Amino acid sequence: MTVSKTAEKSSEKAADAKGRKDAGDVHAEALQLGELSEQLGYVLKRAQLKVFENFLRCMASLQLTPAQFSVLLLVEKNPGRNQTEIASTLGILRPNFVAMLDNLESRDLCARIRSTNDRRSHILVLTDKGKAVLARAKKLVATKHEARLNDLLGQANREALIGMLAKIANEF
Amino acid sequence: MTVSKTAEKSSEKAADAKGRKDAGDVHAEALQLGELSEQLGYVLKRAQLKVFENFLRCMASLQLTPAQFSVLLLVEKNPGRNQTEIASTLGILRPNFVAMLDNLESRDLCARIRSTNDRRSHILVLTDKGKAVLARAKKLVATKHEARLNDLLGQANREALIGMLAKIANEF
DNA sequence: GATATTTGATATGGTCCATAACAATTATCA
DNA sequence: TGATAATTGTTATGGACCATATCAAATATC
Repeated sequence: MTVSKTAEKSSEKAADAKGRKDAGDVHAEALQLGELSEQLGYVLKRAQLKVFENFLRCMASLQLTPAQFSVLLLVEKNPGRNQTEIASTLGILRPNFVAMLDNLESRDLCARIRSTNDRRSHILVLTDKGKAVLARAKKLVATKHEARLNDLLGQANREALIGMLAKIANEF
Repeated sequence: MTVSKTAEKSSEKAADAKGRKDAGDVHAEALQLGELSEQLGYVLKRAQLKVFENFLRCMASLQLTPAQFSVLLLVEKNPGRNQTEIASTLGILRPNFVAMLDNLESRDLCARIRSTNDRRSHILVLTDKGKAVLARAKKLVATKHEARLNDLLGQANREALIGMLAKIANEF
């Protein structure tokens, strides 16, 4: 796996029509991936990196990471939940969720409200700005990001892919 | 996205048949994922984490990470290449590849050999032990890891999935 | 009311990823 | 040929993300 974002030097040793060394240096053309291209984990990781990379490009104007976008989506869909609930359903550990919320709150995208029922917990809600930004984000994702999948795979395959990935995420 | 490995507290507030507080605390049942479950990046990341997690379990006896496995596979398929070539085709940056090779070499799974053509570069090869370990790893992956995909999706879907992921990785 | 649990938070360490810089070696080319 | 540039492996370093332990405040439990 281990695919970084830079990468792809394409290693063109360019068989320059001139000097040869001694024989024994016959390759230097392109590496064979072999069984690697059939490895689930390898291809999954590479695809995930490419998708995140594209997501960040699409969201450059709104400065939202995939993680931040998922938080906004979940808070919008479940207003009034506390940090623990939102974080845990996203698989984020509470300690790591604090700085994330600090960021979103400092940008006035969401707000922590002390619960009156349980004064330990912070109820999370989107601010008006947060709702507006999320709305714009959704449009960007739909038109620039998810649409790209349709262009690449077609509608039916796109849905099949999402379904299979969800199945893996839930049942593997 | 942002799915950690622990996660899944499943937040069972367990509507315990006894005490109720004041009204106004009606929820606490289960959060709605909403559009999140249709987000490519989200489901991709969750699937990837589950797959890596399972990979590590399957490889526990051999102590191979997905990244290490991919290195061994690529070196076996392309013996005689140097560090830069192997690393770059895996998307690993050269500086980060050093410690990785130090590890594999210290376990006698692969070896660095000074090239006689270019005394700057280190040619990579698998040791006998490395070949043996890789052979065992392949079997484990095939029988315990990849086989699980067939059980879950079926042969045809599994191949379709790999194909689509590869397409995303290459053309997205 | 004493004890245990939960919530948000801090501190901290690990892993992975990315950049800059360096010595040794090789390529370039005036 | 010899000066300069480029490449290879390496080290050092910083950032992002992930995980654990711990804490004070508030609440639940008994």
